[in-house]
Amino acid sequence: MNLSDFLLSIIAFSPDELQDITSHFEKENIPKDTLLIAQGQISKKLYFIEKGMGRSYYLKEDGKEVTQWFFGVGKFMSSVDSFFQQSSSLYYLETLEDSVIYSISNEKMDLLFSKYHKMEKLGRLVSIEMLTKVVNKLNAIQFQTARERYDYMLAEFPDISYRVPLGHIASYLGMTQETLSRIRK
Amino acid sequence: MNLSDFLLSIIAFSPDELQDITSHFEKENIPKDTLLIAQGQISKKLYFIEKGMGRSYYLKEDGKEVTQWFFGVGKFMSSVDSFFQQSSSLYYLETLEDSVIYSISNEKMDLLFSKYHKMEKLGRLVSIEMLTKVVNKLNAIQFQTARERYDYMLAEFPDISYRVPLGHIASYLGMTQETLSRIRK
DNA sequence: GTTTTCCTTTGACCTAAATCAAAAAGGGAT
DNA sequence: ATCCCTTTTTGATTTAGGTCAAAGGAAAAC
Repeated sequence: MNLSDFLLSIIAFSPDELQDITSHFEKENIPKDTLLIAQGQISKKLYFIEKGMGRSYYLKEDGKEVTQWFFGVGKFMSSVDSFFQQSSSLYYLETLEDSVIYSISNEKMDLLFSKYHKMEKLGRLVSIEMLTKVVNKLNAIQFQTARERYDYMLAEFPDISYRVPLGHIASYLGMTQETLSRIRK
Repeated sequence: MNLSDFLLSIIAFSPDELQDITSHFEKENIPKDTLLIAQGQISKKLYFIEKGMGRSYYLKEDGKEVTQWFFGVGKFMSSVDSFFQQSSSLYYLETLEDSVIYSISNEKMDLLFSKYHKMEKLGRLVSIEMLTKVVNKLNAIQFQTARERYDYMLAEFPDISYRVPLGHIASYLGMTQETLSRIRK
């Protein structure tokens, strides 16, 4: 899914508006396993995934990675708090496959938000959608068993689940790789 | 904190705008333990808490309540997905104290979003703030021990934690009341 | 092809927190 | 003060899932 189609699927932008908005994004080919943001940095860019996939992860003191979110085709990818509040990121953000990505800076994004009421609305709608998804994950983690959490995962990220290493999925679901391996049988 | 002060703390509305916006809200006194939305209903209203507090909770099949969120003074309270996406609510929403609350319907809120670009921006900022808070809770639940989660709770809801029954807090933190009781010593 | 590296599975054991159950402590109402 | 009802604490036991360790498999590198 490309950027224009995605934007139009949410808000009825005019061709001119769409042209202006998309011109603020930069299209990039980013290879697999590229780090986009490191923990502690302030995220300068928001990414839209046209092709490929990414994940955000947290690095614990003991050196273990904990996947925080997966980002698939047709989604915005960022360290949300860092990008929108220009604060130091708690997470690393990386590509998991060779990807085609549209990126935009914080300044340009704010400019678009100010220029277009419709864009502001899009921002609100996308935020709410993300919010409900995070709440769903919270539910899964908070009051479901390991087995039920795996089912939630399959429903939320059907296409992603078989494309990434087991360990990434296990930590996303708040369990160990061993436990997930046993569950899958 | 009253509604006008809250709105002004986020966006510089003109006196006229502020007057128009707040006139769409209805001020109500709501007694303790009043149910505002039941599971399965579609949330018709968004609430702003001037005084008092509330919580949202999920009812499990075995009849146990699991607190999903606490809402304190100066915050918007709702079953987010239900209100903004007009879908059936997964949660109950109730007051935990006698409260003074401003409420607004979904239709009026949409009207304000359409009428004022600034209001749309406010909606986006509030959504993002909520999103980052939910992500913080997710972190606490996903990779912290019971003891650390309690500390997170004290930081996030300092004033609330000693005003509600232990069981509500325990379920909010994804642990049993017994465990929380043992931790507190 | 063979080797190296990474990823997944399996096994044995351990531990944090859940469950079950009952006692203790508060807090209103009368 | 006493009684009733709700909330919190304490104790004994169980369990889901974690940890540690090693063996298979699969895919990339040589």
